[in-house]
Amino acid sequence: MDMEKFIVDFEKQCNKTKRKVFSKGETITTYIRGRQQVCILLEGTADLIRCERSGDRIIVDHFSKNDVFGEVFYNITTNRELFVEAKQKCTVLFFVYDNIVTKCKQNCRFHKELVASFSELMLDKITLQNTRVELLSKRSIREKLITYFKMISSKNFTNSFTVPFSLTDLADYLCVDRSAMMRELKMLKEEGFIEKIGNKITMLSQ
Amino acid sequence: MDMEKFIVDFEKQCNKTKRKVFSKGETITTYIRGRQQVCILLEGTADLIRCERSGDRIIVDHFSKNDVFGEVFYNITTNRELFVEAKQKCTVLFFVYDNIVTKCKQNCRFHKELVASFSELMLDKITLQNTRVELLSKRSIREKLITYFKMISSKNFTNSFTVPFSLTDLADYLCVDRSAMMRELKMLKEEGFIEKIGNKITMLSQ
DNA sequence: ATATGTCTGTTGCATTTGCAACAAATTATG
DNA sequence: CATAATTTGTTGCAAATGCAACAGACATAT
Repeated sequence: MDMEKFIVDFEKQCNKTKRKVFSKGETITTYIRGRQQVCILLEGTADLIRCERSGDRIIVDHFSKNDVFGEVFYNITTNRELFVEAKQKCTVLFFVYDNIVTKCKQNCRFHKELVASFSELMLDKITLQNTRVELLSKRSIREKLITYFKMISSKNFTNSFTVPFSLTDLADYLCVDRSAMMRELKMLKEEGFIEKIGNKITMLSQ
Repeated sequence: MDMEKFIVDFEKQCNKTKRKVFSKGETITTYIRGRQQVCILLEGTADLIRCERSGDRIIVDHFSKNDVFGEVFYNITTNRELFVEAKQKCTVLFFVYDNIVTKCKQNCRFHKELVASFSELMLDKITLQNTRVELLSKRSIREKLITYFKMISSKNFTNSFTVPFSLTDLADYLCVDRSAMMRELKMLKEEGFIEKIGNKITMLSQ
């Protein structure tokens, strides 16, 4: 699908969209029950974060160009528990889910395409989410790390890559304790599974 | 959305669907790279299972009436690593993802509805998957159990419920060791957080 | 009714993980 | 450039988890 074209068309046709730019560290949106907002990330990277009462901070999702997020994808129970934070300068398109579904009852060509494109977006999202579940289903930090590294390296077609998180954030993404993760990284290095210079990892010994 | 109507219509209109009945324990499908099969569970319950080389068995997903599954939702790397197993007698509708997207280029009313209905299905799926991620993101067995119990009880509007898994399967669903989970259940009981008779749980002390 | 298999429940022990605290390195910021 | 803030890297120790092994309960099949 041509996401680029879809988004441009969408913005042109639908006067109910809003476009906004955020700088690093800003909160792009907090999730609010009943609002049904949909956001498309046009530029930059951002994280969906949940802060637990326990103090744990979970990176629930990591978004880059063309990713969709917003309340439609969640059962929101508590307002403002979930929020999206810009990791770099971000451009975001906001609209309401209703615009997609409701208007489609009219028979215009545009909205037919819109629904189809949105389906594709969602399919991608489900696929991504499933790899996330796979990651979290691993029972040890070591397995999580190895699985995660394999995912990146197969996506990038190379055994050397830079982790797209800080290591602190990676721990939150894998839902493990940072120092325990560092320890495991050290052991993986010592045992010759990986090379590591800062956030740059090379996988050895397939 | 009226899923019932959607499915009946779909089956009537599209001669490329197949309907099949499975009995308890049978394998409904294994995931095969490139096939793009979509399945809708019309009746019964089934689990999506991954068997790891480590011997761990993960219940990746748990399906009931009207749930969708199939290769479209996954990045399949290894054939037959993922498979869906009937937990009770199941009726399943099979079709190919192509039928949805491709035919939509014709302007028939039916396919427009089909795409819209499918979007709704996917949205539900994403929402469910996100609660699954929330569950797996919890760092201790205790938190996973409590979160899971809260999810069930809020879904059922009651503090007493029967876990829809065997306890063995629940451990696989929460991705933890069974005996460790049993130990934690025992402690939760002793500390007065829950009552427990077999698979029947009552949550005390909100 | 008996045997077979699966599920529940339990426990001791080894391993893994989280926690806390700190130093060094790196990155932002006035 | 200097200072503050964040991130990386490390470690000892306590707590949580996984592993293994077993007994009893329950269900299913012969």
